[in-house]
Amino acid sequence: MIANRRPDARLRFDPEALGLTARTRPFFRRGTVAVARALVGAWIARRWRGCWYGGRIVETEAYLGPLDRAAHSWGGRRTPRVEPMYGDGGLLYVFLVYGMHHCANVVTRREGQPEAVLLRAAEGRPGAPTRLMSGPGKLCAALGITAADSGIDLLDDGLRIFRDSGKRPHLAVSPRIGVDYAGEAKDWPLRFYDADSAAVSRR
DNA sequence: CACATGATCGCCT
DNA sequence: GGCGATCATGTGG
Repeated sequence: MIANRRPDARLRFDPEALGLTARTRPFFRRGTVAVARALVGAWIARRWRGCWYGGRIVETEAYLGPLDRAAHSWGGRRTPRVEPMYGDGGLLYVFLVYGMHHCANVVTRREGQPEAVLLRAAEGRPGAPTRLMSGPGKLCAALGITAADSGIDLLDDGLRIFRDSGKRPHLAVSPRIGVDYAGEAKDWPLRFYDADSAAVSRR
């Protein structure tokens, strides 16, 4: 179960009223780049005291495992912190950066294939502050996600990914943010975002 | 607008 | 012991 930390009240919404449907295991087990692209325009939502809170994802990054120097699982590194990345697709991997911010990732592929998608930004419904979730740390803070939630199952534990069959995002691609230390991997085009959204980070 | 800096701590070497 | 998948704030042009 997700830790009992309060999400921002301004992110409350009703997935059913929007016609959203929850994603299931096969979605997450696909290739990491495919999942990263498909997550732009999808919704991340958290259940808290019987209500749903969340927003539409507008920015993601793919992290490709042992061969990807920017990934925590680079070179096959396997420590307690990274363990959820080695689990089945659909798990959540959360870590603490810079001693104060959390980053949430959706684990992809299968057990033993440590790849994931970083959720970098989302936008709430009209009325919510535009930039409330315009960055990975801000997204976690707004939804009340912390490292205590690392390893939970997105199919099962009160945090979910929903498909939105509405308008498709205007997908754009770029290198990933903040991985200058990663050698040649720093230039790989693994960041995906909705070019029409005002909630994308680094604007 | 473009940098520059401080906060703060778990993780890995 | 060094540093990071960040963010807010401050400076100067």
